[in-house]
Amino acid sequence: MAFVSSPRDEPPVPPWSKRRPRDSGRPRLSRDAIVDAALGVLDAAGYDGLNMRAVADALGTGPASLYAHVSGKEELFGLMVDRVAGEMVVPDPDPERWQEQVKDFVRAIYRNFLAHPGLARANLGTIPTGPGAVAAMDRFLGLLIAGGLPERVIAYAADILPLYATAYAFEQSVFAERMTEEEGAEYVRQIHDYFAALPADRFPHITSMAGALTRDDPQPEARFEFGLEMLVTGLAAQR
Amino acid sequence: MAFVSSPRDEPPVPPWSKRRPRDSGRPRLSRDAIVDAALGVLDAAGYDGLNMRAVADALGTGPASLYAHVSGKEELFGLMVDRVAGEMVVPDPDPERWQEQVKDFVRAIYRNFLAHPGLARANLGTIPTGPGAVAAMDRFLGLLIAGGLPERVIAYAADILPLYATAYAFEQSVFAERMTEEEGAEYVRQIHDYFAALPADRFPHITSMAGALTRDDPQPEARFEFGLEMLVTGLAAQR
DNA sequence: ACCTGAACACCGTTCAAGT
DNA sequence: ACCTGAACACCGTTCAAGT
Repeated sequence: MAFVSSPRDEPPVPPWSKRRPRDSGRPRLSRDAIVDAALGVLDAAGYDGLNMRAVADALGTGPASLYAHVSGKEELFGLMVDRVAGEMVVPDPDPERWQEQVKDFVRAIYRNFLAHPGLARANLGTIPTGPGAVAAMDRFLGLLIAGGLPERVIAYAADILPLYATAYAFEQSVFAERMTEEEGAEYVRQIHDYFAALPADRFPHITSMAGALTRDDPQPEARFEFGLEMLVTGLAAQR
Repeated sequence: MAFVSSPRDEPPVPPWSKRRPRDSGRPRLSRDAIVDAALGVLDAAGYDGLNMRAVADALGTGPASLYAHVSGKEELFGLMVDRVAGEMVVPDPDPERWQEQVKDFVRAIYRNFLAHPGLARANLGTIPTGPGAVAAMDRFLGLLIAGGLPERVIAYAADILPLYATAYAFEQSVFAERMTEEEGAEYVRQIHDYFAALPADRFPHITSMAGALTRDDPQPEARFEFGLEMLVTGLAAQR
């Protein structure tokens, strides 16, 4: 694979040229390539495994080379978030189904962040202004407008709903990084036993509800759906 | 202050004893003292300033000494969260006012975490099992039970509502660490101008709503209240 | 302009040695 | 049992030097 067409469709480099890439077809460093590599490292090694050295390694270079394209780790995280946001597909608004469409959008955020563990952390505490995020946000606003909500309510909801999905995904990511699914189930079982064994006179509710409090933890989707239902119900009440 | 009564009310150490504290009255190291110092460092230097060396420094010792009492930074964070949780005051349930009482509890979580920037991060992704958190949770469950909600709904709500407060506080903390209030206002103003200047044909909603989307950011409390209202309205609909 | 090797600064944690 | 100095491992970032 010595000759790959470059992203800009330049003519292929003839073999006698001195300007051939020094490594076998490896693309030159670029912001996009760095973001690609970083997402790959994140998916493979998790949040704790994502560092500038690992990203540089995946690109066959040293960490210092990244700083010619990216100001630092924080900017890199921002670019990764925007890449993922840009991949979101938001349907055209259907006023009849606005609540379901809004829910689908929030679910998509949740799933996107779950797919890249730890990335949710980078989305908390930033106002996304990249092209991908802006495009997704604009179409999300379209869904809320189709719901006939007042402008002030839309502005709040456009902030709160993604925050919910991000926070929930972040919490799940933390668990997933710390333990496997089986270990998680065992952990929840231990919590259940601990709750149930607490002195019932001092903690009457936790002890009596130990089962309900820990039952659904292996299936976090149901709890996510419940919270989403709470939010959208509360939103619809504002019409 | 050479003679302070020890936590266990041991008799004072006579001045001719060789077992007097080597430093002027400084208490011996303990988990509680370490948690105290860590909260002090956190409040003064923020999340980025909180490290084992700084905590040890505040106690007049070296970082290695902490590991005799605390297994590591993660456990220390857990202890700090539990300390703060234990300081929460939850009223006796009043079925007539259950919605307002639930809101007050969520507000208290939010404020507690705002008071200790970065601590919210430690609460995301853990099931709190310390004495302080368990006590607060039990009394919170009491408020939800007084609301006449089904057990399954209570179990979900007891997880979702604190998650909301924690996530919101975390987001605010990230901003607060990154910039002062004035810088934040200026930042939001720039975002407003950026949104308003986007091409209106491709981003019709963001451009037309630029004002509403950025108006309230200097006053995050209103948005927090709005999200809380959404959640509790959705919760009450489950009765 | 882009890339690189080497180094700096910082920090969580360990360990052998002290009392 | 508790504490400590010193060191190790790791990682974000910088910088002077290369092409």
